[in-house]
Amino acid sequence: MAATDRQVFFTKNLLAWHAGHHRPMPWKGERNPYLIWLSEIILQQTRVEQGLPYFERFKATYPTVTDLANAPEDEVMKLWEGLGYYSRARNLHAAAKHIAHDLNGSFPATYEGIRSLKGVGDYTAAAIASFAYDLPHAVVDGNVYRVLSRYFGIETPIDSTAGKKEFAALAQGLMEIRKLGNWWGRNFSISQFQTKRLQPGHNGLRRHALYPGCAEMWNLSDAATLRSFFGRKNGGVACENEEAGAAASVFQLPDFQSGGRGFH
DNA sequence: GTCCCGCAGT
DNA sequence: ACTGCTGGAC
Repeated sequence: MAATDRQVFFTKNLLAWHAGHHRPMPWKGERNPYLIWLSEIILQQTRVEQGLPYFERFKATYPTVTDLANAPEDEVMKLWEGLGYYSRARNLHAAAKHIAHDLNGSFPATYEGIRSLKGVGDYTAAAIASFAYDLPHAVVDGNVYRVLSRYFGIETPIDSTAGKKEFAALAQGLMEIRKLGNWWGRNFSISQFQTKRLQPGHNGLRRHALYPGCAEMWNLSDAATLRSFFGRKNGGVACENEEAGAAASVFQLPDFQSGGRGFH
């Protein structure tokens, strides 16, 4: 399926935006699949501010997947205390033991292998596959739903099977637009973009509130409509005073070579 | 009190 | 296809 101009435009501008908006996080640029897995499990259903100290503690206490596998269950649960959704911790520990005992301590390096781990669903498998191994799997989480529904004007409810399919297909299509960057760079960008620009507290996901002016953004040469999505304070969407630089750079964005290591 | 939105169990 | 899971922000 060929990408539309709008899809190419979106991808280019997203990457340009991300290049100018680094949000430093301990796992950004991380290539260790164990640490990526750990951070993704902690971040399921959990905000970065809440999960960050837990990630640091787990990383310090269990530097490798074998360390985690060898830890007693009650110690792992104790370290998880306060994060909620305790089945995540039980699955994390069970999967660590599986990797240590059945896979010689080496983390699975294929999407299917990662996806088969306890507690790892489509989203987490795609995140680990692309961030650790640069495999072309699109991450489709709540952040991605929010960004795509607004930019592409999709109103299909994401809590329906049809909606999940539609968003997954669109996200994967965006991944496959070539020569615009690498897979994990693109995945990272879209998630970060939401974090900065479209916060759930301002536009409820269930309501599928489209970004104001979304319908008018089909004019791809209009810098003002571009800014309305990628920068300007508008319609209750949380923004900071950083739109000028981002908006100025988007039209000069060169195509990146795929397979590179941009966007740290 | 409502909302959050990834995964697993059913 | 539908539901429960935790704690925290609002």
